[in-house]
Amino acid sequence: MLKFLSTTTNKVDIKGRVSVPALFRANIGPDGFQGIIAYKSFKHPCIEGADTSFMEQLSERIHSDFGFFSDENEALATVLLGKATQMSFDPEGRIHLPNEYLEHANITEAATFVGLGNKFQIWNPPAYEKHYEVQLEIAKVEAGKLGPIARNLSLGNKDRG
Amino acid sequence: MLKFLSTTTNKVDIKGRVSVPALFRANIGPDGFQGIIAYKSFKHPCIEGADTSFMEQLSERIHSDFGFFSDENEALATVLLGKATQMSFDPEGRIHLPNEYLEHANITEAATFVGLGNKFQIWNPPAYEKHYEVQLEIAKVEAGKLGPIARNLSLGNKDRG
DNA sequence: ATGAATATGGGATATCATGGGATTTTATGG
DNA sequence: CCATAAAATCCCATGATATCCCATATTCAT
Repeated sequence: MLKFLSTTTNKVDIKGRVSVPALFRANIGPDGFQGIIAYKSFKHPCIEGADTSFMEQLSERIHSDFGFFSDENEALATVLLGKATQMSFDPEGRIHLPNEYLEHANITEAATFVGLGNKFQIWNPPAYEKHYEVQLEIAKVEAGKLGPIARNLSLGNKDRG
Repeated sequence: MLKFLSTTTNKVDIKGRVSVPALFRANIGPDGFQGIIAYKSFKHPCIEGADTSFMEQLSERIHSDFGFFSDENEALATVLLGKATQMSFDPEGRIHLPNEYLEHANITEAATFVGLGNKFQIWNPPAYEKHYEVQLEIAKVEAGKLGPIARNLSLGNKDRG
């Protein structure tokens, strides 16, 4: 599930267009819908995006009888599927962010794309910087629960340097 | 889990390219993504690298140990997956280090690759020398607290035959 | 020593992000 | 059903950067 990795900041032009990072596009592949699925995050002032397979996965889990989702997650998934918008790539690999989305995320002249594995987020760059600091503190606490692989990453404090 | 062993120093050319040591490349194998996943060390002024399986394990742990939409899941993904970058091999087995990475590690004309088993580090060569000395001193002290097996490793105390 | 694998250098080429004019589509009012 | 403005999309151009491709040097194992 390593579709979306890394963080990039791209410009948003006067028409509301942004380039989706090439590495993200590469993992969407040449088949199927050429674009992303986006929705306004419930938790944060940011946009969340994914490819169609992520949405299909959500849909399958909701409709399966095997209870992959808790009641809360099922509610979330249902609302997401209802609110999600398809945004196609233009020939240059850009998407168009409607005003509603720009306003929700306070995005004006630039946007930061953050890869989260199976999905990604789109932030106002300074807002992302603040958000990251908070996430890092949470991650430091949680990393220990992931066993040796993540402990290995040494999320603790820097040494003299 | 001994994919990456030994220490090698290679040149970094004016374009920011470095050869990944052949022994490291050999352990990445011909299947899957031809390159490495790198991130700026959270602890040291160096770059850390691994193959995709390392990151996939991490990603799976993150997604399976926490709920699909949980705060913990998101924080870890933001910090660990958001900060990781894919770096593909060119036909000669080199990777391209972006400026952001070169600056973090103070790398200019050469880079030292240090194997650490399932991952490796990339250092500015003099910085690595200093780092190594410090690690060695810590290791000597720690070895004394361990049993005879570790003491037999003779970590540089040559005054006692 | 000798050949093979590895590392390095640099010119040519391709890709990416970006900007802007032109054209098409969509929504709205007549 | 058409006219019109607004919005979205296409198409092309540009610089910066990354990648390819081939030539050469270096290292390593036998």
